[in-house]
Amino acid sequence: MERNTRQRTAIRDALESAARPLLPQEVLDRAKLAAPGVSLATVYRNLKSLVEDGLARPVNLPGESTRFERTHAHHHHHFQCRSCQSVFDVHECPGELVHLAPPGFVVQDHDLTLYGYCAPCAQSQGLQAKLLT
Amino acid sequence: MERNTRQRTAIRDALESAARPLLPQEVLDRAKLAAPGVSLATVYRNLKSLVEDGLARPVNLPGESTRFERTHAHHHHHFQCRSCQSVFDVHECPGELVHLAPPGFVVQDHDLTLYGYCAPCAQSQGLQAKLLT
DNA sequence: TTGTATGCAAAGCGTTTGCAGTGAT
DNA sequence: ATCACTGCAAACGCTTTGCATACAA
Repeated sequence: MERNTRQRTAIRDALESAARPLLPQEVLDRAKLAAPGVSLATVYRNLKSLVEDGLARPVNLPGESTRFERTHAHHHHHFQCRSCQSVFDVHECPGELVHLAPPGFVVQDHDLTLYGYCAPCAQSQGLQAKLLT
Repeated sequence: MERNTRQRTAIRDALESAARPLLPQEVLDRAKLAAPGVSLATVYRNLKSLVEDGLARPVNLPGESTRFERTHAHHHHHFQCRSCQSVFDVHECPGELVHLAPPGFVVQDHDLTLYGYCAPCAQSQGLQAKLLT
């Protein structure tokens, strides 16, 4: 049976209260506020069990280490800012991706990551919303 | 100045003759055929310089370690088979992704990865080309 | 009391780097 | 003869795991 420890609660709350996917180290930093002394190993173990229970989801961005977010009901993607490195949710999806693969290939799923500048960074750098692909 | 060593040639040829992005270990395996004794460290060093020279490109799939492919002229994406784990090029692109991001965000670039079964694996497992997103 | 969860430290794994020796120019 | 390149092994950063202890049930 699963037990409700101070650490587990702190870790779950850290994900719950975050508006964006967190790195394990970020989860640790936040969990320490409620459970001082919690270890990184415990964070990893709990993230793993949260994922297994469907309460959290791993977010793998190309070339980055795995982040975690609380499970959202809907299909979505991510946007990473090239200035502040933060990751944001993107709720739209282009869809119709099945036809992109070569004939005979079975497409089940996809990951899409957008790169550029988030609104705050774009503004502070005086960037226009250039329309590149 | 850069020197043409047996190892460098073998590594470049390994990428050149591959039809898909290779893991560093796969590059090593192939390079060893032409340059026995070549080390993994040398593979990494040469991959790095090939990327700097624009002759190779890193391919980062979510949750996978970095693969490398010879530089293609055109924009493309990748498909990973859930059965054999191989990665294939997908030459189509949905485009029009700029509009997916929230207002104020500047979208410069994107990565798209499709998942499913490649034609050989789908056939050997009797899968139909189901039309899931 | 029982046994899961935890903290610590060590081990893994992929990648990078320091160093002395090798070899292309 | 230079000095960039190489192989080896150690170092690294992130993640996982073994083990004895702590604590929820």
